[in-house]
Amino acid sequence: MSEAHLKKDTRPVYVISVAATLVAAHPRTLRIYEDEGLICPARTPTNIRLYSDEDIRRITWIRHLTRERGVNLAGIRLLFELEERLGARILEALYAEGTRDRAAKQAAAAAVPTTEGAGADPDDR
Amino acid sequence: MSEAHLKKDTRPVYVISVAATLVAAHPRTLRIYEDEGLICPARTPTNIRLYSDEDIRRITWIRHLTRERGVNLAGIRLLFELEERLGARILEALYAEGTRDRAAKQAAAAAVPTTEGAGADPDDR
DNA sequence: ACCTTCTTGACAACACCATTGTCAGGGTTC
DNA sequence: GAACCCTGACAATGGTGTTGTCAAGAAGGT
Repeated sequence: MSEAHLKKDTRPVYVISVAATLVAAHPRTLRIYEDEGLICPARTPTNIRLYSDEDIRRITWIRHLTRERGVNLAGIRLLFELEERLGARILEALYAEGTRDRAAKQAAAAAVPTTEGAGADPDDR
Repeated sequence: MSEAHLKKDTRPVYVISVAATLVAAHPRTLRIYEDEGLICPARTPTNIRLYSDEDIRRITWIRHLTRERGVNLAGIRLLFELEERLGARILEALYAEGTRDRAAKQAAAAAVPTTEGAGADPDDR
């Protein structure tokens, strides 16, 4: 195993237009998430945003919670705060938990975020 | 010690107008919380809502999260869901947690719900 | 009996939020 | 030089939270 393997998910690679396409959102929306403190993408030395796979996963969670569950950004901020305080991925307890046979049905029916991209308008120009 | 001591907090005692006064909300609001599945007050044999002290505490949390933190009802539903799944009072981790000296300052400055009543319009007629 | 408070259901107003979209002026990358 | 990024602002649209009211009926206390 190579030593660059463990940090692969946190390596900043996507510019905002690519990231927006990956999560099926408007670039404007991603900037708003950042203004709200929900994400913190890396920057190039010349101030260009670069999103990592972990950023994408986080955004996918935000999208899922807002669109599928109707949670607003304040609620998501609190969720993330709780995850930090507790040092656990409490959100994953909602799906794929160990509640016997109900777990599989739950996870399948609830459209768990899987970082899949869709076709949308690419940019804000 | 009497045997009715342990369940005192869950004993239904307040009708909706009293409960609304206790949490400084409109009776209408409490019915909405119930429609949304956030609370489930007991009923008399003749269908009158009766709120326990634990119900009041729960509502006080809802009020705090919506007004002070801007969380919407969908977010609160998810929070309560998580508490059930994890079997822990994760919300209390936000305040009065054991993070050394910061705990006291946090708890004091954040207006922790304490079930205190204020003067408000009593009824919806 | 009377009057108050409770019930459900509906409708509405008001303010706020999430998301997308656009425009401007300027920097970066290829 | 064209296409993309930056910040900041403004706006439209649709949705939500809360309070408030109206109606018709049941329950409770004095």
